[in-house]
Amino acid sequence: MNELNPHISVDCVVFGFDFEKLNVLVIDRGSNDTSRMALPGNLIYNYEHLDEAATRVLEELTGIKNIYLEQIGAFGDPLRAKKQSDQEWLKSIRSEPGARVITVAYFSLVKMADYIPHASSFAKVASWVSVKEISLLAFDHLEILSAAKDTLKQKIKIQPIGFNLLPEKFTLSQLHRLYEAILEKPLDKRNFRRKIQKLDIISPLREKQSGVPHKPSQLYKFNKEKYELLTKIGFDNFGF
Amino acid sequence: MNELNPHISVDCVVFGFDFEKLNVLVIDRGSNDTSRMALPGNLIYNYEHLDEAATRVLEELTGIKNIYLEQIGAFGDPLRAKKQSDQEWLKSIRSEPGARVITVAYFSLVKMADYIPHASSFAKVASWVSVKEISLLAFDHLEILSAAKDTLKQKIKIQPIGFNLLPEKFTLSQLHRLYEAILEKPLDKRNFRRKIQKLDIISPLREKQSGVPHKPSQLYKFNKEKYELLTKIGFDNFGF
DNA sequence: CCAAAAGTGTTGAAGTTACACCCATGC
DNA sequence: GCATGGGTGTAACTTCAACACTTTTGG
Repeated sequence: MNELNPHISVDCVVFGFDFEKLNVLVIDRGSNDTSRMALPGNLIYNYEHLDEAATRVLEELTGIKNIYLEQIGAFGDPLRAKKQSDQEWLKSIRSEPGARVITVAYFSLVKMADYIPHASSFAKVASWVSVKEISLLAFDHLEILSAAKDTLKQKIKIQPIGFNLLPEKFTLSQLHRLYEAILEKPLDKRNFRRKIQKLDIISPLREKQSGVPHKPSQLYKFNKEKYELLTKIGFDNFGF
Repeated sequence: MNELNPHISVDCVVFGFDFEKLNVLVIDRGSNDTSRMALPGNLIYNYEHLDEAATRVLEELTGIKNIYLEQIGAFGDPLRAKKQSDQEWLKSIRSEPGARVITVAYFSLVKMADYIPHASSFAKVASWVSVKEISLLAFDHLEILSAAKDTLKQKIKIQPIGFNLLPEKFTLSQLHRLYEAILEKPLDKRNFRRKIQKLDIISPLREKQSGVPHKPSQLYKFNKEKYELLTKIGFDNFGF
């Protein structure tokens, strides 16, 4: 029988980029205390792989298939649901609310435009919140978010995963702002462009921005072959 | 009550360096089929933190406290114990041998000289085996070992954790061979020495090797303050 | 014509790689 | 005195950081 396993859950940190700042998808548990937000997550099924469970949770939530997903690690204090509000919530959704639960955290990168909000089995409302504005979350989700940010910062330096956050066509400035948002520090425009171009993972399109009140910028797509090569082998250092 | 949690285990990849090659501590399950070796690991207690469980398992096995330990991630196919020999073993040691188990893997670095083999609750015999000689392990332990090696390769480039594998006093050649063993590639002797010295994490002692049939080499200790600083903040790249 | 963002090169400093010989010891 | 590993410097090259002005568009 494929039943929910009450001891193991997955939680997902879904990042999205709105061309200005980094956002995270959080679900709202309805009441309006300060820790009402949580990361999307759920128990796994007994015969489900961990990665499959995370994929399923994300697909239920966002409707997106083939989402970029990577495990961060396992979390789970014996006392992770010590807050009153967390315990009450668990009682309302779980058959064994008192069980010790280990959660396996994932981080995920999506193109914000792909996400169409809709209800899911574990969330009535999900919404994008700026990473910088989050100072409190349910359970140990703030710790998980923090680990996800660190992982993202590290990985962006050695793999071109940032492209998962951008639409098919994008400008170098957008990519630039993306890196600044993730690394939380300014990067020199000219040096950034030079480095990216040398990696040879993007190709200019025969197309420019239009309708902008300034010089229209060149649009690029990324170069799938090179991208996949670098995603596999990584590169030693982006040099940032 | 603090009972074993039959759903969650920890497994540890314990690396040791014998001045020539990298070794891993494996336990022998006694029978002599080809997959008889396993990584040390055990179920966690219900009220135990994951990190504490790993620390406990390692202390039971090696008697070493304050061991360097870091989580790799969670593993656990629904079918991870599909081999006949694994199932039989589980029946002999677990109260719920059929349960779905998620294991949280850790990697650990120890000074080989510190390890005094002795029996533990989950292993009659533990022994060091060269990493390169391992081609088969119980359950999904080969996959875990492989993840541990990758993690170690990455981390050694940005944190000076290698010192956990060496005795208090060591020579630059030993450190050099350690890096080569971990990275599995030759490193230029002079360039290696220059880089390490520039990091300023080691200090020469007023002492040299003796009894060696060649020029005795300078002994070093590592510089704890600088080491701890770099362990925290990391460095962008060792340049290897 | 003004505001706004796009796009572009150079220079000095630092870091990287590759490479070969002498040194101190035990036997 | 010989075998063994220890220890050292330099030159060519590449990479990096810092920095300011011109261009194109919409309004």
